Amino acid sequence: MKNIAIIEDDVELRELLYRYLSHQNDFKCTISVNSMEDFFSELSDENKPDIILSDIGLPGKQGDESLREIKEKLPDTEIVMLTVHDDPDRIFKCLQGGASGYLLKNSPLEEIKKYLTILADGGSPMSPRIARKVIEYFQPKQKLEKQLTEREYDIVVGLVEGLSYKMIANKYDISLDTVRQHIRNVYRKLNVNSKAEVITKKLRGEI
Amino acid sequence: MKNIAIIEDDVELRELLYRYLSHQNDFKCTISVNSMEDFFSELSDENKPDIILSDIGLPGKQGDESLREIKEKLPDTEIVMLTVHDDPDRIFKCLQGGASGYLLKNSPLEEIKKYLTILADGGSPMSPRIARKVIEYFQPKQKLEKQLTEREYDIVVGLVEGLSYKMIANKYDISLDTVRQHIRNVYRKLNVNSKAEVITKKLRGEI
DNA sequence: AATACAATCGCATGAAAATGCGATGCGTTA
DNA sequence: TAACGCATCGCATTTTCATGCGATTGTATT
Repeated sequence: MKNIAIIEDDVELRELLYRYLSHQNDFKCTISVNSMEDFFSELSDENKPDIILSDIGLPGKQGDESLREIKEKLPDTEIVMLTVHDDPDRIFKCLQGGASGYLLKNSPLEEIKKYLTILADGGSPMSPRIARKVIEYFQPKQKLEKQLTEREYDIVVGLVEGLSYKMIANKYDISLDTVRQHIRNVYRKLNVNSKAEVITKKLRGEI
Repeated sequence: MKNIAIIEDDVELRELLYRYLSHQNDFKCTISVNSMEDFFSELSDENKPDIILSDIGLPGKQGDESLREIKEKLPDTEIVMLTVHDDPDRIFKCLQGGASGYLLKNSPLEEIKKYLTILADGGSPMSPRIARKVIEYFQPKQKLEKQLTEREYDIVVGLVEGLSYKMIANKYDISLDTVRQHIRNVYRKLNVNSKAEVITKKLRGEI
């Protein structure tokens, strides 16, 4: 039996979720409020939720901005964001903030129930459309015409690992000046002029 | 009707998938091989797959290492990785390499079919357990006790943006030596000794 | 009042990085 | 064959970074 909290300002949807989940065997709705502020004031030691279903766009304090606060007070609680949008930046922000799942509001109730079961089981519920957006975040953004050669790529990897030119030279058994030359070429191709920019580009998937 | 290619060295599983998918209305298995090399040799203009189901651990060329090559030759083909493991680094590598989905081998056949349908529909199939791992990648790793101060954080952000000490000093209207001092403190707290390491840590969510 | 730490600044030094200019050999492609 | 890109190496210079040692001020905690 899991305690669920619903934070949603659309009263109709909230009531729907509340009534639906209350009639399930495995879930109990202990909190059902329409703002983050109400949630924190209703929260007590007796009704700590195992799972929070929260809208992102709330009146007052936004759902995605309260994530860290929730995580501090309730470190063991799973948070699932509800949304109508699939804006990648927002998704990313929520996941960085500590959300464990991300559902579209138009999901059927049975699906939501299934997702909550998955969550209780250690998985993460994610609508396929959301999953696609998340995956796209990982993937190389725009392919640059001037791609790096294998050797240049090696050197870039070395930079990301925090190696100095000298260490890279040793690693690949080439001279320090050769490393310098490759770096020059990388800078030219990427249109940058510092290690820092190369590392940032690489880790942001732009290389 | 979607063309499916199966690349899987476990003959039993491959045959199972092949027969199952062949009997579906919406899918047609045009290629069914046990290695990446065989896949490329069987590939022709007539049997270009819409979706590739590929094992990760293959004999010879590994599945996750061939992703870029596949994406070059078949840019419009969706690639779904099959795996028994849920190793985060491997998952991350595949998604960066261009995979659109990631399924555990022990998924029921009906579920695999459902996932493929989702994929054809523009979503991304992802086992809940995998989704959890992916999400964990976004989230702050281990909270460090010695957190950075606001100013130190400013300086770190500057470094990530590729600014030199001098530029950071100008940006925040402090002296070059003060920037140096903050950098010293950051290095001590993070236990590193180069710009590169700080940037890497920051972009990997470890700060 | 004492301790701790954040934020600021200065001087100095050796190491590393960024860049300019040069070069050779080896493939591929026009 | 000529042109091009890749990988390799060398020397020199300027800038930036990393680090050592020192300092003052203010704020918060004990």
